[in-house]
Amino acid sequence: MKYQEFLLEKYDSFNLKDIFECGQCFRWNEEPDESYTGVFGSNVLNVQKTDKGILFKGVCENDIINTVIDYFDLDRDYSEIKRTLAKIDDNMKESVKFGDGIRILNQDLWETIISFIISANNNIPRIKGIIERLCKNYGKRIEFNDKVYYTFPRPEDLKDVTVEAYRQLGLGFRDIRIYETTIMVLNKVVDIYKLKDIKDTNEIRNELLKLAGVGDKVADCILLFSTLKRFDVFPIDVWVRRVMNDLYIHKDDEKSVSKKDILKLAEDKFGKLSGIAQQYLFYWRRELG
DNA sequence: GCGCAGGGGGTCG
DNA sequence: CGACCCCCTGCG
Repeated sequence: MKYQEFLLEKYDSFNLKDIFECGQCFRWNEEPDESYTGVFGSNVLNVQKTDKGILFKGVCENDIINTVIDYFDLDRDYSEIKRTLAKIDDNMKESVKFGDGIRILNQDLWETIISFIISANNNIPRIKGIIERLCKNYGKRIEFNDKVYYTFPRPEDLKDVTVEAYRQLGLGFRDIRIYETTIMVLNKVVDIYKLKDIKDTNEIRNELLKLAGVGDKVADCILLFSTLKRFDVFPIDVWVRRVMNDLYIHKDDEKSVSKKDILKLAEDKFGKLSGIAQQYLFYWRRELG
């Protein structure tokens, strides 16, 4: 646990705003100097774009280089992915151009599960607020740059937390879901740490769906944004429904478009890259309103 | 400024 | 298909 730095000189597809504001994560915040600071695992990192490259600095549990390579998915060739997607049609060409610097982070599975349960019928400022309060109350304290940060609480840290305590934190009706899911994980009713070894994405999804507060959309977000890293999913929320209808389906009332039709379309067009295609489309549409 | 209505990355029964 | 909790935002 010590202060470390790492300068990434050569890179492609790496834009701070694209990565941290494309909707995959909730614990990265922009600083006045346009760098971003965030907590993941037991690490607090500040990431900054400089004329020499991307500079990572902060307190890191293990070697910062390996930590960054893993978390930021640096071994994956996003240029190749973008080329493939851009060839599909002009819409994809545009969306990929817009989200040029997106990378899908390797986020902790447990944290991703809880975060996206909290995201249900909620807005981003409030989601971030709830998560920060959760961390502040039950996470571990880390100091960096004269500021205090808190890790995301582990399942054991939440073992004795009551539904009422969650309600106090402002979780609303999600309190019981977090409570029950924590119990299920602790008791291994769903053994989340074995999910990575399951090959079939649908099989993992069915396991995740057993957790309280995890429905289709949340399950797909967990599959896509966590270390499970499944790109063959297509989370459908209001924005994705909107952009898919506007671009490809053209119904007067977007709400009348069935999930099934959207999934079929995504499967046909994007195949094994559906998840990442979704992310470019989502980000593009959301940023442009 | 302040009060208030409206809505939000869905899930569940 | 309607209820669900409540913070945030925007408008009056």
